[in-house]
Amino acid sequence: MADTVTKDRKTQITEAAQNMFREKGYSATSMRDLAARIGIEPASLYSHIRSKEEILHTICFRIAEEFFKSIKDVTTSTESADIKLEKAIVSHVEVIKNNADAFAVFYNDWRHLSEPVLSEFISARREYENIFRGIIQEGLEDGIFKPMDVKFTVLTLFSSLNWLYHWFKPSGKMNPKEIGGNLSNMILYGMMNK
Amino acid sequence: MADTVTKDRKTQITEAAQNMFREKGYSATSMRDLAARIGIEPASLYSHIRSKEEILHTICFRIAEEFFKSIKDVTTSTESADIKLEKAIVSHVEVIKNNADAFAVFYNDWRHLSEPVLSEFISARREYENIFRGIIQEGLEDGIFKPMDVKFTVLTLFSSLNWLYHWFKPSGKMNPKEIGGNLSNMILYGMMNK
DNA sequence: CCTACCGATCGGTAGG
DNA sequence: CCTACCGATCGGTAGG
Repeated sequence: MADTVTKDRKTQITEAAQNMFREKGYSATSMRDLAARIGIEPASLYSHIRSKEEILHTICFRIAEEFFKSIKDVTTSTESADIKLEKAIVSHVEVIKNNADAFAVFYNDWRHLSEPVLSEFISARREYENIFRGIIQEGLEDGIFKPMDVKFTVLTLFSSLNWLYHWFKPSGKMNPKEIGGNLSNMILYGMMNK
Repeated sequence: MADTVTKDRKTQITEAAQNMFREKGYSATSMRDLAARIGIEPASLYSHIRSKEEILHTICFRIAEEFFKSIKDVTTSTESADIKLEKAIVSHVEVIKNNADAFAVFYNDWRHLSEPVLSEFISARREYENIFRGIIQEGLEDGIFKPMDVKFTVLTLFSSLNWLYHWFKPSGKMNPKEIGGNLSNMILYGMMNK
């Protein structure tokens, strides 16, 4: 019981931070706010974390990792590009759904990371985007997709996926498979040759 | 010459703020940073503005106004829903293109507005979104668009429009009509019946 | 538009 | 995990 019910302090700090950063933004959330939410003194936070930015770092890179993990099956698959793309979209939506608060922080506050971590973050994100670029490129070469600008399309695709965190409430029972399916349908229809 | 070359201080402050808020976010930009950029003492800012939030207020509501102005022709038009939607999209993209910095602030930092202005902002935004909802609803009833969830579709639509500010550089000569056309093509193709 | 300055709050440390 | 506290910085005002 202890293990599942009593979260360790560090987890507790991170989860409270995810929620507060999402609500007010990283810069506008103070360590005092955060400590108060947890019910300890501000200075006590530093027994568990090194700095405010470390929390942001933890959140951003954990989500990045989730994205890579979730898309792994797709990258090794040999299916056609449209099927792969749909699967990649559903995976992406699933990560957002399962980490709505953390994703919001990842999405909105990553720029408050400082170097060298910032560059690391940016290149991880680019790497992830490249997986999608690759799928689209492949579909283009196979003639499955109409001619289009890949970079532009990928960014449009992500932008229509990434707002979804507004939609998912922790209590919500919306189905990522359904939403991802609808979304990729809406997108693929405009992208499929015929 | 004086009128066009020498901007009054208030304009200068607002423009510098748009750029800095966009770059670092509203909360992370200090009035001292802002004053330094302009080359005056921090206290001197207050001869021209009442508060930091007033600047944010000015930016956000000016952009809101631009959006309403730009879509006016569309709302009074009697064309079919798909044509109206495309025009609305192009107008929207045009506003973003002509106000990239200010739009970024409008889009990312509106939540730092405080009441009662915050509620006013939210309802203005809803009103604008309702114009798009209306067009889609109409196209739905006319059978031009496939059956779909209007609210979901409008949000997806906006999300794929609103990331465009990352794209537009002040020096850039990208054509909003082209981009808006492409985008609405990509979207409409998935939305048109057949 | 400046000098001088306010009280509040910031992230964080020392030392226990 | 707390008390006590640091220097830095915040938005903003008084008064000229």
